Amino acid sequence: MPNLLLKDLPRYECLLEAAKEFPDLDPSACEAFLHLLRTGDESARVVEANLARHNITQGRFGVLMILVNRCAGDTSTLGPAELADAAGVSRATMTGLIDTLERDGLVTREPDTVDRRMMLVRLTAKGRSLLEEILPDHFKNMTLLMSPLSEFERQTLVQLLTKIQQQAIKFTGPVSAATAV
Amino acid sequence: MPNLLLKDLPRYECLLEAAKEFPDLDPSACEAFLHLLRTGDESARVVEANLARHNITQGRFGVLMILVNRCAGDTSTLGPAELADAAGVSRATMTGLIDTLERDGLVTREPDTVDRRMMLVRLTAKGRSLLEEILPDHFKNMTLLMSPLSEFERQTLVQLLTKIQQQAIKFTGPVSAATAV
DNA sequence: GGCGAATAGTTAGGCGGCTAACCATAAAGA
DNA sequence: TCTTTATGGTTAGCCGCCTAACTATTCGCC
Repeated sequence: MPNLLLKDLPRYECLLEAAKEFPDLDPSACEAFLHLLRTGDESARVVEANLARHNITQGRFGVLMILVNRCAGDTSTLGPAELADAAGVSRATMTGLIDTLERDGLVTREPDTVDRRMMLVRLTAKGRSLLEEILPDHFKNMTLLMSPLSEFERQTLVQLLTKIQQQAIKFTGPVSAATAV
Repeated sequence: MPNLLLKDLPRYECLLEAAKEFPDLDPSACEAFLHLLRTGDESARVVEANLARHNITQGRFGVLMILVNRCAGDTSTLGPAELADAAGVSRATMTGLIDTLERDGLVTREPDTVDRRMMLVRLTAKGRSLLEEILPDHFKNMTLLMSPLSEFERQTLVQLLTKIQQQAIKFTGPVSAATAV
């Protein structure tokens, strides 16, 4: 989510220097953190640049992917709330995404006749064919981006990231637990 | 930059399954990629949640950090263009960030008397003291977030990320090289 | 049966990304 | 010199993200 990141990450010596002034600064932690955000950001840009050629954004693409996965056969009902939840985004955001997708004819929105609060979002044929057009390139990009890493290195990376991820949950987790009370 | 990411990353078996349908899909590359974006995103959220308590965003914080680093002594001139460049953000975006920072009294904008196209952005005392207030917590957060990793693991992580990063440059690099011609 | 709580979706308003277009000024060159 | 080009900064408009407030509907319980 950063998108604003120092263009040139500080050199390690600078971090060591800064650590003298700030006792809370752990140079290796800081370095790892900055590299993580930076690399994540750059990687996102790579795939986004490609999605943009098909006139779609990461966010909208994500919605299409959820739809095509969840509504595998045909008429699996999916409302904005479920979509937002699956995408890890607020409902308001999902409303906006669906608006755009609907405008572009990639999904339809129809009211649920049973529960009249609900809307049913459905992938159109156009949406499905757009995905089929995008996916090969998309996968190729991911493959190419990760090509410098061996299988073993990829495993290692995922393991390390998972540890960080679990730690991150400890920050956000207690908050949502508190709201649940 | 993602912010919309599947909440639950696909399990590896699903990727293997999907790979049958899409020959371009490299399961381990895909898995590593998704974890990278996810973890980067979550990590960004962690520090952002903390910055938000001080009523500041990642982007604005970045600008302040650049200012305090670059204008170490006192009157190092820094214009929006240089700031945008250092932050890796467009000039238009930087204008917006400076607007907000100025409104909040954290920086000042004064015209350069020599080159009258230029503006000089300067950190105010308030901006400086805000940073001093924020930084200890900020550093603690990074330290805590990375605490599950040993020194060796952090090194490994940075190495792997650097490889990906260099690969990412190959995507975006040629483009900017082309525009430079 | 009816009232309050929960739930689905949208709207409003703010922020921060971006590109493209636009002025003002400075620099370079015929 | 004077025009062209480059450069610095802003503006306008789009998108996607958020929270908070709102409407409509359903559920649950008295």
